[in-house]
Amino acid sequence: MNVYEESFRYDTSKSEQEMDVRKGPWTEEEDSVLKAYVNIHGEGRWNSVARLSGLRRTGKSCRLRWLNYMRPEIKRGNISLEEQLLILQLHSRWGNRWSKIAQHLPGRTDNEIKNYWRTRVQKQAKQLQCDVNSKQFKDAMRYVWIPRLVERIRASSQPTSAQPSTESESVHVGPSLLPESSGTSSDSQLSSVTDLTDFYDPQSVSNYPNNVRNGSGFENVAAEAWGRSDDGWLGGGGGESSMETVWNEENIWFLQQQLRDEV
DNA sequence: AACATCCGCAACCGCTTTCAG
DNA sequence: CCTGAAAGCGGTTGCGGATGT
Repeated sequence: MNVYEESFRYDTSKSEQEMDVRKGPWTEEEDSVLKAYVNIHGEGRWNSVARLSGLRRTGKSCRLRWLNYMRPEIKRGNISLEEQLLILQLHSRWGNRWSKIAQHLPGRTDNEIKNYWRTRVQKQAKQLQCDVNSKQFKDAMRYVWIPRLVERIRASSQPTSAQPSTESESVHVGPSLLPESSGTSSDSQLSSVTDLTDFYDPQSVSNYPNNVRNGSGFENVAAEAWGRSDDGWLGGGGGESSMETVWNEENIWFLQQQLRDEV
């Protein structure tokens, strides 16, 4: 029996409640025990994992730790432009269905996306002084932020031919073509956030629907809030992206089809 | 330097859904 | 079908580091 198996002694005599369950941050030792156990026995049956591994944790806690932190494919750190775009668009489609959204962002967990949304997106809504679920905010996303993000992605993938799109508001990026390259290295993939002001181009407002363009001037409000922001949410980093995938028209067309097919 | 405040994120909680017996 | 256990999910909390005063 090796050192790991030694720690997996079966103990059926105590229930979770009786076992003085540990809470709070996981230690390195607990992580290694969990990792070793899952490597041997595989994922699933988390209550058994908790019981048999010797960890004084609940099954829920073990599952969460593994899924959100210890899985080998987990990506951590900055959310790339493409991922930001996907989050925005998928959220507009599905709402707070974090796990569903996460399925389309390989290596990202629902928890991470949820945290991202709460810390970044809701912050923007707050600066716009509107609710994150309000039509106002959704319009800002749809007609200002998403198109600009799409343009940014295009620009960074096609630096020599990047032109402001006149169709950007109609672009819907599907989940299935998420660039694998964005996850090849947790260090190299980057959100490359910059000042949000460079994300807003007043000229492109003319491309938005009249009700947005002429309504309450909301795009200006949105842009203003964007400009006020000091954390660079959704900023593009001026072409410093390490994105390797070509975000071309063909891909975007394909993504549109993917999304339509999913409805 | 010390304290206060803000922010991001890991982890927990409680509810819902799924599944096996 | 019914029921209980397990798994999954979304909301919330609280800690620790960063930043501001």
